[in-house]
Amino acid sequence: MRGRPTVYEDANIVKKAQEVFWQKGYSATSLSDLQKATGAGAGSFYNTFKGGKKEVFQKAIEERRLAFDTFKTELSKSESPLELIKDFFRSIASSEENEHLKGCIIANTVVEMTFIDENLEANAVQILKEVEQMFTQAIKNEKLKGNLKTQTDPEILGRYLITFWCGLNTLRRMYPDKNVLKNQIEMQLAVIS
Amino acid sequence: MRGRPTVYEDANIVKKAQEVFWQKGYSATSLSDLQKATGAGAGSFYNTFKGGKKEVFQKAIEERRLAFDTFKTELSKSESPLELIKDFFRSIASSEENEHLKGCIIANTVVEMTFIDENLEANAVQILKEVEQMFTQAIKNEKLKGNLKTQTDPEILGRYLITFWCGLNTLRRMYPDKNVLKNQIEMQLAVIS
DNA sequence: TTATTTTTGTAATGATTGATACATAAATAG
DNA sequence: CTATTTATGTATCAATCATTACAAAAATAA
Repeated sequence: MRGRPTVYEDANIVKKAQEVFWQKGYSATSLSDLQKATGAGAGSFYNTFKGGKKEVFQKAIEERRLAFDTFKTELSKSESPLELIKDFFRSIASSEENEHLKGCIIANTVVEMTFIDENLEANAVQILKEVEQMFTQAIKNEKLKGNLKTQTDPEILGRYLITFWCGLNTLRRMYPDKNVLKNQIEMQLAVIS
Repeated sequence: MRGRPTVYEDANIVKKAQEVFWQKGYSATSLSDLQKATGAGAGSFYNTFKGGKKEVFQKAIEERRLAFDTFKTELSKSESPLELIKDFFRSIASSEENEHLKGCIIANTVVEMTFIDENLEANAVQILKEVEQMFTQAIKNEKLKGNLKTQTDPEILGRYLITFWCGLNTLRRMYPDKNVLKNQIEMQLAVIS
């Protein structure tokens, strides 16, 4: 193939841009921030992403969706899917401080973009609903196997978990503390049993 | 008192600015947005608030803190404080769509400002902790009166409620729907009994 | 080699940002 | 009345915003 070789690959730019967006959100992240973080100048940046800042943000969100999809696949292979979900929540407690403060980029986007960008907002909401659906399905399956004592509708329990997820991502900014979070997570997961 | 009479009063500017900040957040709200919303030009605006945009935002947050304080006072006078808290959550379900989408300005601020402005962030976290403390205290009192079956530590239950509050304010953006929210709220409140 | 293609780096674009300068309006005090 | 004071409206500021223009760099194809 002809042409000057690519130094700043798409995937690498998205990865580094994601970190900045995750911390600062969409509006507060400037092109200058992204150029510093990725190393790419304006030339490379707009050559790679004709859609500019917004396209990179969408790609960063999309990458996060893929991470959730990976988990979904693991879940479908798991022998104890509900334990896998619970362990996912439990693992949050022992994150590093910076991870606590960052929260969830999808939940952050829902909060930030509601009155700013309809598409970005709707997309983030959609992803949260997919995660919720994943929770709900796992709970349904477990219930069919007779592994659940609770009589609560799996749909309600799925929404309970996505609500917890969003709440937890604010709680960990209030208390970026392993012990506090561990206690809260165990208490909330006890509802699903 | 001498001088041209004030047309744009402090309190009125803050009130109208709060609505914009609540919807769009701090970064995405421009001075131009605020001038349109309040009617005040740059002259009046900076004459009233020497600290500019940031000062108005702080005042808008402070006003919200006062609203929580008012609720706290009602709570201290109430004969069934826990029911008052529960009814507060229940009342959320029947908000108008716009209110659902706005969420909670304090929780929004925690999400938005973490890596943007240390002071605004810490202040918002502090307010959430005060609300949590209000929940915790009410639960403690109710427990002493023997009105609570659950053995769970009131401190954990207080944090459960503030976590729910933050999560609910994302859930209502996913489902700005009275019935969905009503079901979720009842399910989550059932834990406190 | 030369022509072609693609990426990169830099300079510049016009628009918008938050904030200031300042003259004028509109009141009261004396 | 005049002097003083305060609020307002407008023009303007420098800085930053996202984006574009474009020449040079660096590769391959012929």
